[in-house]
Amino acid sequence: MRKKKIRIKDIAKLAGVSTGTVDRVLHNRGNVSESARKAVEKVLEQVDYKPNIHISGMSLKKKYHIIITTPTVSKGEYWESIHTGIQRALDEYENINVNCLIHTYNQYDIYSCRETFKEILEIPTDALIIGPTFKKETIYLTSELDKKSIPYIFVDSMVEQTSPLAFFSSNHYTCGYLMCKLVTAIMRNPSDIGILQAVRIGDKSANTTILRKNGFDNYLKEKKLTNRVYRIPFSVLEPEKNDDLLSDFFHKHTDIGGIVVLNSRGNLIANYLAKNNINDIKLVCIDLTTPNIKALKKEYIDFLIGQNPERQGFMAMKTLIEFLIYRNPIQVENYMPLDILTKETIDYYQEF
Amino acid sequence: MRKKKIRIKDIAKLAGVSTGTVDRVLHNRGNVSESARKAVEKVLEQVDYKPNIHISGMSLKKKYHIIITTPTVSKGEYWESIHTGIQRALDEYENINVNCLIHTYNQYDIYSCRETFKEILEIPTDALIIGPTFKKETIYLTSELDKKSIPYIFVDSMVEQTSPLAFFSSNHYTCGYLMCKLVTAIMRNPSDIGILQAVRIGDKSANTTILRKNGFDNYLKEKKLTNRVYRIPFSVLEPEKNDDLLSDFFHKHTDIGGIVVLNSRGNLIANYLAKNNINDIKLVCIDLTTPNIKALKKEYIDFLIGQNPERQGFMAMKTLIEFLIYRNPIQVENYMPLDILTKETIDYYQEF
DNA sequence: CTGTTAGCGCTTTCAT
DNA sequence: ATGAAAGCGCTAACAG
Repeated sequence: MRKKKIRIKDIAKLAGVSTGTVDRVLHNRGNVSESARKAVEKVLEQVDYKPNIHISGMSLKKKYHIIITTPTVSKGEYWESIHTGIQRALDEYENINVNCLIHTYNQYDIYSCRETFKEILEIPTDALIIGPTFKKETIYLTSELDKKSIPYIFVDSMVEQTSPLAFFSSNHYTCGYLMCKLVTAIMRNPSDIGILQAVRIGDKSANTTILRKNGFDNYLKEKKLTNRVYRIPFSVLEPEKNDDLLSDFFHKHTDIGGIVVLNSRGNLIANYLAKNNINDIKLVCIDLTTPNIKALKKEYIDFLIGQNPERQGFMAMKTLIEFLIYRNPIQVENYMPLDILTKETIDYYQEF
Repeated sequence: MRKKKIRIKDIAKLAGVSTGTVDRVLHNRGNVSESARKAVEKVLEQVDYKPNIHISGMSLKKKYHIIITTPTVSKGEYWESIHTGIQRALDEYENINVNCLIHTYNQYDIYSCRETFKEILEIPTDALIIGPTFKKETIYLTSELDKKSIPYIFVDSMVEQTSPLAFFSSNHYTCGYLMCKLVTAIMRNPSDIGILQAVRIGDKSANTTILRKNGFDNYLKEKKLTNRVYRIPFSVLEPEKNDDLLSDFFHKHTDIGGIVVLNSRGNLIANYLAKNNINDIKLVCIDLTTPNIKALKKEYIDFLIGQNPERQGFMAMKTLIEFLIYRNPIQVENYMPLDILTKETIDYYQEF
């Protein structure tokens, strides 16, 4: 038999004050005498009080304003899942009155990012959820927020030289390391490896694919593997050129046994292999976008890595809400699970 | 801007009745005139009313009794996770007054199972969560429950010829299929495969490892793979004999390239390989038991499959509670995700 | 059969 | 600065 739940009323009685005073202490609302505060805090140390957030929400009048800024959302892609997760948290905490403003920017256009961040800084808000892309711009944004003591949480990745409440992301280094392990485990050996990594023009700073590439390289090094690695040319901005680029690549390199795609566009390679009836090249990709899932189901992709974007968004919003209401301490580093999906498991997959 | 949440009070006003009557209709409590019921039901069709279970729970006086019966729980093993998941659901729904009785049986002793099920049938209860092992006994138990109209939910596996409210389990066939795919993808080829599958003495009926074996066999067949498969002798009841049995096996079969363990005792093989410095045999196992996780981290196990037992337990209890309170329709078939874990991903793994 | 009312744990408001 | 009381959405108990 576990002991009876303790309520505010119980604390009030134990401390010899009223429930109103306990509430004021719990939420640091002020207007409490030194002596009353001490009495309550003493009781709080002794009992295990856990407020019920759903009941709190029921009587909470305050409206919280939260700004969400991420790269533009496309249907069936990575960032959409992050937003879905955020929405799920809002649904779960339906009793809490939160107003969300969503401000997205073009992740391939640094000016769009600057513009958006500038706008955001004009808007009064209680907190932010940030999906960062450009390092310098993000550091600028957060330094301004720090000045105003506005809390923020990162999703997708952490940015150095910032001090977020928390971040929820996968470990990109480990992810690249894993992808290399998987492709080398299943491809015929010895043979060459193709790697696809889009480099953001005009932004050489560390981003997620660079971290993944580090992991990839280190796996080869650690295991003393001598496969040659060739970078696959590829253009995000002029997609119509990609077919020719790929064609060129495969004519130049005839002993490719496996390919790793370090960004979410794995389906481009999958489509090429499918169209050209290439069956002896193993393919490991990342992110459960609609086209990637389709390619996985047809087994053009052998392993697909999931970063749990929905969970990232969910946890970010949940953490934020709980912080805003109770100001409880928060763990800063939060790495999400890396899911390995295959044709067999994808149908049963569900982030929650 | 999403539209305002609808409350019982709103429904009452729209239907021209009191909140009490709406509540009576919603919960089928009777004592409602035909006309009042119709009026309320008409409104319910038009609006999207979603009760808040946490608030419901707050005023609910009824105490629900739920019996949980599973194989005996050992620390760090599969069934413990199922119980952990059940407990998590109870924590999340802390406002609901549920009383759990746990009755476990020895999964290797059919008499223990019979005894336990007999006891259970004497106890009045609102519902059960059943982790089945012996087919006939389970069918007997559930047929008695059916007579009394007591609802039950399965975890771990479904039993044919029963009519549960729902079941939460992995797809064991797919699981075996996947394990075969993984081991053949990473082992040197051609070579032989060792397979470990404990057969329960005196119980030849379909159980989870048999389903997995079917999946395993079918993968080989579908892919027209000609690896020879040898069954590894192994004793659950006399574990001290296993070392000799394994030693025998590996002396008899010198070209084993991969091993699949269809039950949760993969660590036994892992330990043997470790102790004898065997590094060229790939190992694919199931269940995130403490020893299996340890073996995975040391890379004696190459792939470990997770069946999400915690989620199974959580979903079972959550579903049951919601059913008991709202009698809402429930999806019967619920296959949990099959997680593929490696040394790299295990540290980030968390079922929730 | 039905409406009214009290009360669940919590926050807010309003006197004091 | 503090306690008392009202109210959030829901269910239970009661009076008619």
